[in-house]
Amino acid sequence: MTFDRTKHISFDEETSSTVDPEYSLQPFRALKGEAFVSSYAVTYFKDGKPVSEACAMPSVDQLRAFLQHCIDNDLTIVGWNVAFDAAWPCALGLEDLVMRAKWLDGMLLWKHLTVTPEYGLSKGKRKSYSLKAAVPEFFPERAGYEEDIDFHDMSPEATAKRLVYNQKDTIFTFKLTEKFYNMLEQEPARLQAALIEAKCIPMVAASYVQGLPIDVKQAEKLYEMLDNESMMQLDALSEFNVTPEILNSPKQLAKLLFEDWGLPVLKKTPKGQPSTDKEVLHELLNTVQDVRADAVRRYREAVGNQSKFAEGTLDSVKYNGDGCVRPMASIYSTYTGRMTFTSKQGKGKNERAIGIPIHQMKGDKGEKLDKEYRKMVLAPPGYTIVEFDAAGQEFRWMAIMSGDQTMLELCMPGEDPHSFMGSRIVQCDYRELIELNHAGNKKAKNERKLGKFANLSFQYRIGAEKATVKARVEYKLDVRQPYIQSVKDVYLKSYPRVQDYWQNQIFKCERKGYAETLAGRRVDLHGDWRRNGWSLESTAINFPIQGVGADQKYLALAVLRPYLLTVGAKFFFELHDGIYLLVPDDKVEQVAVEGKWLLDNLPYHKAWGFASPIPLTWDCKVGKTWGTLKEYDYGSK
DNA sequence: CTCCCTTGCGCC
DNA sequence: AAAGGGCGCAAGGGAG
Repeated sequence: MTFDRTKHISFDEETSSTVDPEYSLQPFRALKGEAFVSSYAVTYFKDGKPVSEACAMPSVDQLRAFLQHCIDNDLTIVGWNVAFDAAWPCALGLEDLVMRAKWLDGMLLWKHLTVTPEYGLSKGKRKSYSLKAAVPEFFPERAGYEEDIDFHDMSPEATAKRLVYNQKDTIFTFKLTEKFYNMLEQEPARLQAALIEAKCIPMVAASYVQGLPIDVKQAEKLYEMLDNESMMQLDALSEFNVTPEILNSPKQLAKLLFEDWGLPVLKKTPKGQPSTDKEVLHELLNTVQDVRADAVRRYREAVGNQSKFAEGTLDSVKYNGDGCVRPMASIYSTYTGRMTFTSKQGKGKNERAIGIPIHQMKGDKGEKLDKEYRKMVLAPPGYTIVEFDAAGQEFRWMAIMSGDQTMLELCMPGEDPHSFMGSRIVQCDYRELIELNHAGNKKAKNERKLGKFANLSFQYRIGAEKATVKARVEYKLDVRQPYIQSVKDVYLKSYPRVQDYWQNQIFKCERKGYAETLAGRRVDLHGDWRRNGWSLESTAINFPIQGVGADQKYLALAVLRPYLLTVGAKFFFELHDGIYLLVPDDKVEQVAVEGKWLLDNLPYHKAWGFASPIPLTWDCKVGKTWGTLKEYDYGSK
């Protein structure tokens, strides 16, 4: 089934705004007519020949007719970063047609063919996957075709020139997509993984327009609370010549801590400077009992979270002007396949706060203000947030990939891997520990926490030193390195196949020159295995786990897409192993049940040729704000 | 002033 | 010899 030219049509829009040029990158502005599609172009095959057409200032009816034509004729719409193009008709009231149409993205196919880890490269130095980067590589004689295009000049001359350019984009997109499709198809699983991933394109497109409604009062309240917190810590330090300027600067803070106050240097940065990070501050409190260090840590935390989350949210709501923030999802944005979200467009003075750093938004770890953050994000009126979360995702995929019998058994119903590991560490009875935990026993709770720490930390090759820091700072466990070394030993002894998996992956990936997931997604690992051995090995180990998690998420979205249409629900956002939906209030129970059934029974075999030895289940939570989701109670229904 | 690097830290 | 992985964002500091 090579690429069928008669079943694909490439599509590209140019967009502009009469209010502000920057709005032409913000599809939701079309909701209020503050930005518009200035033209669109298509390329398709007719009687074996390519035909390109363009339409200036398309009306909503014209866009509707185009989408309807594609649906009626079973044409797949092909674009370059096409979620952006698909978002505009969503904003113009055509979301239903966008969701029903088929979409494919040449840029994403290219990525599937060529992605590498790109260790240590800053964002600007990474390979660009833009069409403007692809054309010179594959059609060198056509390089520079995009020069001198003015996107906002609506004069007849500029428009005519732009329409030609618009069509060229669709020609290149068609040719490249066909090429990449056929290359991927040489290994059908790779193409299949890419095609499943592409199913989420219209969901992501619609989510750009939907946005996340914000409880501004809550954001202001959080801002105040963090203000109070930082002021309080600053007061506590008032007699020690401390200023915000010093505390905000790692360099100045290092001088204060280690020269002025004479505290011991516990850790250095990669560049050899004395580190002032929160681990160091945490340890200065615990080892030297210096309470000033604790105040410094709390101050820095409050200030950092205030600007990043509270102030950032208020800024974004203000910029968007309609009560919503709109972090932009990026499909396959990490080399393992995961999505990322960005909250800014432009840089420097031109930086626009379109959204919030949703993948970093503080969650509830039990600290005082933790639960105030996610409460800022609301369901729109008439909707409820429904979250499906892949239960123990990385643990389960490691169990499957390693084939470790104990891990696999712990994934069966009624088992609790963290209690198991806790019981191994403190040498008590596993079932008894589960019982005590159910009864709310405090000691048992801590023992389970230790097991959880071990299960989540030692899956990869973390050393005892870093693991100790993690246990102390992140899990607030009062432990020392020799003890954590013994915990690590218990872990590796309990799941012996994990280390075998590491060795097998390293051997296999070096030989093949790539790593791959169960679904067929790959990353290229050709490189200097002598010099960069550790990094390449780590990718060989990590990629199949994190990557298949991404594949699983895309498969879940692909299955949910047609279902959500039938109940009027929408994709809201995602958090790697969690999918957040907006569900009409009166459909929540139905979606909690039917959605869970669909996700617990994803067609892994049909999609990937994979029959799971264990159940891969999803947990469900529902609520009116992101911060107040509650486990859905299946028992009482 | 802008650009880039470093440090630090939030999430999975 | 020793080394978890994957990201995006904020702020300071230095170079140009």
